[in-house]
Amino acid sequence: MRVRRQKMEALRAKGIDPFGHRFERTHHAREIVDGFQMFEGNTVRIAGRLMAMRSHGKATFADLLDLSGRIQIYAKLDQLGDEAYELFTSLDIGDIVGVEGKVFRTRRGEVTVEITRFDLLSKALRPLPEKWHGLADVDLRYRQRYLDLIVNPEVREVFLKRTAIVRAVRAFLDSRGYIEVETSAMHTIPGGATARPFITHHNALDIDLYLRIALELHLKRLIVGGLEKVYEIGRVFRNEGISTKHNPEFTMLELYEAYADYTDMMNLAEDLIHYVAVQVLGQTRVEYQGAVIDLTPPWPRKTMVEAVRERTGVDFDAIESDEDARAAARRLGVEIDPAASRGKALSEIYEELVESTLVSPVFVMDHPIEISPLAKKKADDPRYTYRFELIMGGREMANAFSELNDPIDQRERFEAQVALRAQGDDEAHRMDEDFLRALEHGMPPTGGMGVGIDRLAMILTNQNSLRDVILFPTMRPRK
RNA sequence: GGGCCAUUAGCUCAGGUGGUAGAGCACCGGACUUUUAAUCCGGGUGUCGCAGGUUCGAAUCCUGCAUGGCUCACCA
Repeated sequence: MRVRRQKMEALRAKGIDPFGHRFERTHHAREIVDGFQMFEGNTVRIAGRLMAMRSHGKATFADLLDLSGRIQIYAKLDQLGDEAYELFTSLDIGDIVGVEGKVFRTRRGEVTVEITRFDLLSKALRPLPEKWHGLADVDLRYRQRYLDLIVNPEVREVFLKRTAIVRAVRAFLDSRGYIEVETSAMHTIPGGATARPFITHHNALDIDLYLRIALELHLKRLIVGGLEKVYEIGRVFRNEGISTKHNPEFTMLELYEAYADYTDMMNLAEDLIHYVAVQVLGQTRVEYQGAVIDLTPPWPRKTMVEAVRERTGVDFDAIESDEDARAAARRLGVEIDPAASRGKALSEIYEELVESTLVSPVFVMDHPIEISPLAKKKADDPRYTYRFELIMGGREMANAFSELNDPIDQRERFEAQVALRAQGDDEAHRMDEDFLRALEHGMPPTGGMGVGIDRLAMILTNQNSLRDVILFPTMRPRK
């Protein structure tokens, strides 16, 4: 680093600005390499970061990296003259240069740009990580993601794919007539999910505000307002543990459609994810951590009771009391709160023993009412709700229901949650009078769905850690 | 939060049983006009994560702490 600073000073002394200005490019590296026949002998202007230098005395090869990839450049003393050639050889790996030159192919067959002139656009004062092994230390990869992106090309691919996924989701929903909206990220009452919120403070109003834990309740207000089909792709914040599967801030898609129900949402989920896979991957079979997941619709639909019965042999249709349900859980080795209700026991068994075994996409439907305070209860069996979770790769990808639009029922559900909160469940939902008022104005029957964008990106890019699909995952500050 | 593991040069890593720190890449100097993990010659650039302890002597053994990873728990 000391040496690089000296080089920088030397450049300044010669009247060369080591941090240059705009450089007009004609092409990206990839275009030239792929379309060599069209470019041979032509003059092109490219720019990027020097990734390798191979000096041979009076001729020097280097690799230039831009967004599209790498291309070899070639500096020759005869062509550049003494001064410019010496300047070129004094460049460091990591420096950002703009190059003008002629396209040719070397003896070894490599498409190369022979430099006729070049500009130093930015001096790199710090060295890049090792060229062959790249950057392996995960801590450094996440803290200095820019280095990860420069040095590890597969990392860049993952994030470009993530962008393509989000773009495809938008294109799909837009084509279906959904209206994209932005709702507030700071809430006076955090609602729409069971999670601990982050708290912040507004000085002028002198009130605490919460970063949103879900998008749900505000989007439903827009359904009340007659927007009929809305969606939002937005960051939500949950003040909980950090792991390879959890980041305090993550990206949710939520969408709501008036006059629809959860069966419509199942169809939509199939169409959406199928569309995204085809757009981004060009296929519907994805390899995920050694398993192959076939995304070709339709996907099986089974109730949670059926899923538990298939996996464990325990038939909740034959279980009536809370006590029998808890006993069933204990027989299966599932730890259970001695006060747990029948529905709670069912969902505990499902989550503990069943969910992680579901690799191919499957809709698990009809969740117990106790764990579904925003879903409409089933007309033929009020112990359950019109709800489903889409599971693939053993993990929840989407959560949807026929939305509860009965304000009386909704108030009772909130009251039940508030009672849980009073018993110490600090993740239970809170009473939200403002939302209830909206429902009291009348919300049409509505189907709604939430999709974890990060998890979808994990599946479609075959990444095992959420941090590998989030550019800047939450880290402890470095000391 | 529990358990296990890791932390040594800019990066990737090696350093049985305690004896004063090494390699490759990168970097610096030299040779080389079609190389490509270029090659050849010469050069080691370090708070061995931090703080204590044991010892004549600690990268190495012990304790605590910090950061990260895996995993369990929690968290839909």
